[in-house]
Amino acid sequence: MVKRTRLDDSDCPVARSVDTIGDWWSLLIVRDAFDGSRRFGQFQRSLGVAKNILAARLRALVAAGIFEVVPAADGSAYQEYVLTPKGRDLFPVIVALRQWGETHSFTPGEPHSRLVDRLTGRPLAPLRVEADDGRAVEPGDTVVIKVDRESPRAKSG
Amino acid sequence: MVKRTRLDDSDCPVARSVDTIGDWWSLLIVRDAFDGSRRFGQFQRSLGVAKNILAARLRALVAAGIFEVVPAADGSAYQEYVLTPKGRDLFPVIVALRQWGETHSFTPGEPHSRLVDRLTGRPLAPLRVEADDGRAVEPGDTVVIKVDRESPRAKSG
DNA sequence: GATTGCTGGTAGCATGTTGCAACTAGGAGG
DNA sequence: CCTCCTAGTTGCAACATGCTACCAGCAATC
Repeated sequence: MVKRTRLDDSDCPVARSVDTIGDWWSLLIVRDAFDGSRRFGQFQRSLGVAKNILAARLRALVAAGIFEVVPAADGSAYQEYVLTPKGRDLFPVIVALRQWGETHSFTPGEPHSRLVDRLTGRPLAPLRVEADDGRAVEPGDTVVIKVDRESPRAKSG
Repeated sequence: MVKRTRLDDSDCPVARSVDTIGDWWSLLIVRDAFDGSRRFGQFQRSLGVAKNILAARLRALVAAGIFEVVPAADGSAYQEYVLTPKGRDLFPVIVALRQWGETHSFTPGEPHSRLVDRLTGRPLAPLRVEADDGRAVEPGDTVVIKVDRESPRAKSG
């Protein structure tokens, strides 16, 4: 690329999200954070990523407000990377990717990791896209509109 | 990179998903497909992506079973790219990214596109991660386990 | 308190990937 | 038949990624 084509000025939220976290490692770093990783070395060993890449990604994720740097919890002079609320809000994204991968990228019976409810040990329910009244919504039931100026309340009912 | 670090043999479904669709353009192509794009030129104009990149991405997405190539619906001799069921299953991923982007990547009142229920014109409900009994689940309520050999029924359930 | 080891990074280099532009091949329309 | 449109492919330049080596600060040990 002459310049990786910035998408951060697109008016599509998907494009901006992809621009922020749409590279190979960022989502996996976030996934590891959900899984308990906090220290540079934890991410590095868990992901097997080169340290310069990890350092660059963490810097970008901190700059994007997804992680924040805090003093280490164990009293040492090191620092840790913890998810901000914005970062924690990526949980549905990770779960969606995980469920899609479980369904379509593994043969039945193939070993894989699984995200389960800590209380029951059972897998989570499949994510369900719903209208605001709870009806299940499929791709064809939706339409993309352009909101030129956010109106305080929905205009069409 | 010496070689973009394949993740397709990871035992984590998130990693495999990211390996398949985790580049800058694939998810946006899928998003456009949900939005009605079917032809090469439609994707190209809508995304502003270089044609060689688009061609490579579409090829990869077809190879991954996310798109399939079909004869054009308008009777012309050209072909079209339509989502397979596997591709349509990415809907929650797109919705999750869209909702995250709407929440965190736009200032209030900033113009943006929005995905709404075709029937009511109202935005969709926020995605909710739930346990299999319907309880809302947050990141801390979950744990990642390793499934070495898929058992036909849950063992601790 | 100097040395050794660990943690957390940076620097240099080779290579892969992206992107732009130019070019090509076949279909559509007049 | 000539021209434009669609759907790509190819070549080159720039940037990103990955590996390895290197470096700085903390920690524990002697």
